[in-house]
Amino acid sequence: MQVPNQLSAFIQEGDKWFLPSVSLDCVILGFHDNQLKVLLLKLKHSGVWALPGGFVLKEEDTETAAARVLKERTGLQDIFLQQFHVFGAPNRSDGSIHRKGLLKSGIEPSPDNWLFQRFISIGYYALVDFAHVTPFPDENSTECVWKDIHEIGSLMMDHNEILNKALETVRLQLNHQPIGYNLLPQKFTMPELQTLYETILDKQLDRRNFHRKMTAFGILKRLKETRKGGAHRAPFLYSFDMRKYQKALKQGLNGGW
Amino acid sequence: MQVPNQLSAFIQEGDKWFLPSVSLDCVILGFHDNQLKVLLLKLKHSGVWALPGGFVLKEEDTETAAARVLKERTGLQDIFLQQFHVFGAPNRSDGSIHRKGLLKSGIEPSPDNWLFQRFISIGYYALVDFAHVTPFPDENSTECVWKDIHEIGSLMMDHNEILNKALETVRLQLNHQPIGYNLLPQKFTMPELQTLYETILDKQLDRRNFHRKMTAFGILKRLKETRKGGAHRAPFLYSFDMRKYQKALKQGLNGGW
DNA sequence: ACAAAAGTGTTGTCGATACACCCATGG
DNA sequence: CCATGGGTGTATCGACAACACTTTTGT
Repeated sequence: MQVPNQLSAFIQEGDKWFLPSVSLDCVILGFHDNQLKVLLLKLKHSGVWALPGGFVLKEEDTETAAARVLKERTGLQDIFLQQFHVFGAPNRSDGSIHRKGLLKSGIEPSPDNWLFQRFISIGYYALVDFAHVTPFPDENSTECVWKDIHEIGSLMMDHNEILNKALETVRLQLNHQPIGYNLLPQKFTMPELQTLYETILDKQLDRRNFHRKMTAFGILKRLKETRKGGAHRAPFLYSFDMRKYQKALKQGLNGGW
Repeated sequence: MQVPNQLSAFIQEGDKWFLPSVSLDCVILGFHDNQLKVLLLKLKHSGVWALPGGFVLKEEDTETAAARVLKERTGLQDIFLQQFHVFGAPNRSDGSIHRKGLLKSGIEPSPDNWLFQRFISIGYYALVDFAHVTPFPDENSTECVWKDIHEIGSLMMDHNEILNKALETVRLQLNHQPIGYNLLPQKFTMPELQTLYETILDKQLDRRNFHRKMTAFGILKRLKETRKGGAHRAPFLYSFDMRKYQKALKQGLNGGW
């Protein structure tokens, strides 16, 4: 069975293709300009900002559904993607938001339309290499852009809560998941890695101790190249030694920063 | 609207009360005889062992639904309960199990009965004081008993996977959640606490270092009493200082054992 | 009295922190 | 040439692991 790419068909009879009651939202994180960023959509008509989300096809794995959403918004495949929480409050989804938007676009759905039902939402977070992403808005949004984590206003429904829970999860998993590997380009400098850690942990770290500790893990390979072009001394480039990284993560990168 | 306690009504028209596509399973953990135990149900007819589970009422929070299941099986309320993962594989729920059971009990549901649909399942784990639990089987099971974590055979559907994921989560959260507080009775001995840690971590710990480290956290109060009755020297009883415990957990009980 | 379990103390090692100096680069 | 940021070294302190002896209690 083929899913229609027509918006009206999706609205009128989405329940033919999608699992009822279940939705998902993706917190897509990137790192750029020494800032942690999240990908947001600006919804048509309401102008509200929201996390990219979607529904699960009737025969589709929830993980696959999240990967599908991620691909549609970023063009990326085979990305680090992880569920972190289910949001199951009975009043969290708000049909009236959809209703207003639909009315403004000239579609009048019946009151028992599937979109007005209650949805629980599975939260996924994705860690992507900022430089590889081309943000695409979906049919329901006018913009799809990166926003600095520190400059997020009020989001749709409970999406602020979802975002915060994602960030908290990333912080807790920093020593157990290859966070750095996924957020940074293949080659990066030690100060960049440090800033990433500082941003996620929301804490200043000592430059020298950070360097020593990181190298002590044995998960980095220092390259012969340096990053030219910046003012001042050119820093060395590094890349991750994935085999050792994975091995180290199994026990957790020790210590609590 | 009242939910029927008649099994047949539940089977025939459960979809009137419950959210479609969503189920939940509870990994209820207790500690007794220096063993970590999980509460399991033995299903009627099939005789298969399964985790206690249930469905979410149409206007019910998923957390509340899990608490309801927990109360029905154990009699306990206000218990530490936490979601840990969603199991969303399209083939994970297996209608044929329900079908066989129903047929054996003389009920012939229609092929499009709601129970035969696909369900994703939200996994919750609960930590309970073993001594306070009175296990109750549900209408669909003949037994509800504690099983040692190390003596679990093959469970229904993907319930082995769910249980393992729960145990893994408990291990990871040991330093961030009041695991000990919830699994032990109010008064406990240091060796009991240590055995609990050893069981969860599946690792032997040094008695003296454990004692020192635990007391260093400042989260324990040593009582004047000792546990009489056992052979050999009577150990002191302790209880948790919850205020300090909570405070300490916010930063994580440091160090990775 | 003896075995088995519980309480407590000491030491060496390693990792974490704090801190200072040298090097490279662009303006 | 100097301001700025990047690379590296050292001393101190505290945490943790390894280890031994004493105390209590039931048999």
